[in-house]
Amino acid sequence: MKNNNLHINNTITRKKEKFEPLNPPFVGLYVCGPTVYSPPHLGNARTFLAFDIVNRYLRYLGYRVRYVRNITDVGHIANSEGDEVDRIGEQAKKENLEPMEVVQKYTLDFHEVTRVFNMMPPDIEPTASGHIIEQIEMVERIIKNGYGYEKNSSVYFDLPKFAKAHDYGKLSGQNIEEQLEGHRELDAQDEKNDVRDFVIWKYADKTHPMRWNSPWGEGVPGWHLECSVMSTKYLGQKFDIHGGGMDLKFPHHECEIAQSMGADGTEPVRYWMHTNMLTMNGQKMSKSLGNSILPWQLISGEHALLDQGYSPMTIRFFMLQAHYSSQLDLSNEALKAAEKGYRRMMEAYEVLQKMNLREAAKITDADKQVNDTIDAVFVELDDDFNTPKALARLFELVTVINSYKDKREEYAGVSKATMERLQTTFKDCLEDILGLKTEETADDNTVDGLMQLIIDIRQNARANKDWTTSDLIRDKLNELQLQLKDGKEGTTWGKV
RNA sequence: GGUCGCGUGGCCGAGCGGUUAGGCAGGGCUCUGCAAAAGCUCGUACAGCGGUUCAAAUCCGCUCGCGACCUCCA
Repeated sequence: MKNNNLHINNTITRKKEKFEPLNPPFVGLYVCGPTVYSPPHLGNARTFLAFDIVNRYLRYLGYRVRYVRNITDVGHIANSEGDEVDRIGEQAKKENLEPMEVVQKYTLDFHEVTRVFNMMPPDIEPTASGHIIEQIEMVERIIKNGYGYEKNSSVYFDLPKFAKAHDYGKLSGQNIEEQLEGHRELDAQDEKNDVRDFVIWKYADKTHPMRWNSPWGEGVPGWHLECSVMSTKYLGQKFDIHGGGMDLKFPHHECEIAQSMGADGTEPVRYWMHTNMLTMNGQKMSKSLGNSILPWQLISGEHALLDQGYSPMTIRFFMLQAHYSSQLDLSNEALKAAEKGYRRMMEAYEVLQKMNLREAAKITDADKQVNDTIDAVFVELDDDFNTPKALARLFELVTVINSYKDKREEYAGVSKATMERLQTTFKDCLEDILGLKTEETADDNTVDGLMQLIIDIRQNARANKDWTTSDLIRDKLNELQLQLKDGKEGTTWGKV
């Protein structure tokens, strides 16, 4: 286990706190997964990317992480008119499919997106429909403790009663009286005792294709319940980190806390983490607003607002250049800048790995500077996973690497050990922690060999001062988006 | 109406009381057959108005603008 000085911005205390796991070296990490009724959009990707970094960095530090991320494949939810809607059932009707076909289709889609963006899969990916029994049991415990009541075969959580005995609203800063103002007009048809009560088991009649037997009749579990059940089932009644998008803070996460307290008397989560929204033209990107860009659209560039496509790693890099807790706005200019920056970073990484290291003639201050900058990279990561700052430090090292490329005889006073550390740091940070991988076609041996041949031919022409031939080769390759780079040590190539 | 957050140089984006963030774009120089790449170098920004402080982008107050949540959403 590496020395740990990791600090996390805990959104429930609103403070940056030192991360102390409950049972080191084990860490429990739960993240609210997608509802699989439509293709995942980029906003989803940003959140799951943020927690991919959390997962990866914790592992890098030596923790044994159990990462649980659910799939919401069932659950009653309400729409803006207050009507009850089963999103998956609704989509199934639209596509003329079985609900479980919809679930399967979009689960596969979601997995494909996480794979393309190089996210590590969770250790457990439980589905809500696979935990109906546990959800029923939790509802029973809530009822037994007096915080749930049945009405017309549905069960509701008695929020006013709960709030009297507990500190409700801590996470979102909502208080229960103010919430009442939010929904002033009490719907006469509402069967709840109080508008603020939320459903934990919802009656479903024969018209609903997905429903289960329960002590209260046929129905489906409430949306908030699944996360409470699955997180505590696999991570314990109290666990380390719970994450999700900011938009889930209220009511979803607040309800989770209430449910766990109501059922088991335990506050379930020690560190809450919330990611900020990805915006498009300053507006939150969301399924319901209809302004979302799908990952494949951004990759292919097929979208009215895009000039071109961007590679998955460019997109990943772009997102990592902003802190997860800040809003990030998507634009062509910003993506293009990220594309170039990403390439600069990865090319330096390649140069570094290919260096033949030898001891410098004389060790100078530069050696200490390089070591200090390497240390700084991890200081930034320890500071609430500050990837933009960590990348800034790495870019400082990129300049160092590139300058050695020019005068590589002596690495300007840096010891061999430090150079090896630099190599390890880049590998650990770029590949393992930030999850960036090279996209060059260089891994194709045939292409590599052909390119080397072409470079050799051009080198001959250049030696003979046959500039026409050498420039022709260069320009034609350029047209194929391949760029030659003449350096002191010979010519290398890369994609434009 | 309530809760929370944000406004940084041409663009993106860190920063949380005193230090060059970083990337992209732009100017100059070096290297180079030319170009590209790379290196060096330049620009000196913090919405506005007040206040606290030896010192404020950073703390406090007000004003303006923007966003999120309060209803499904990552």
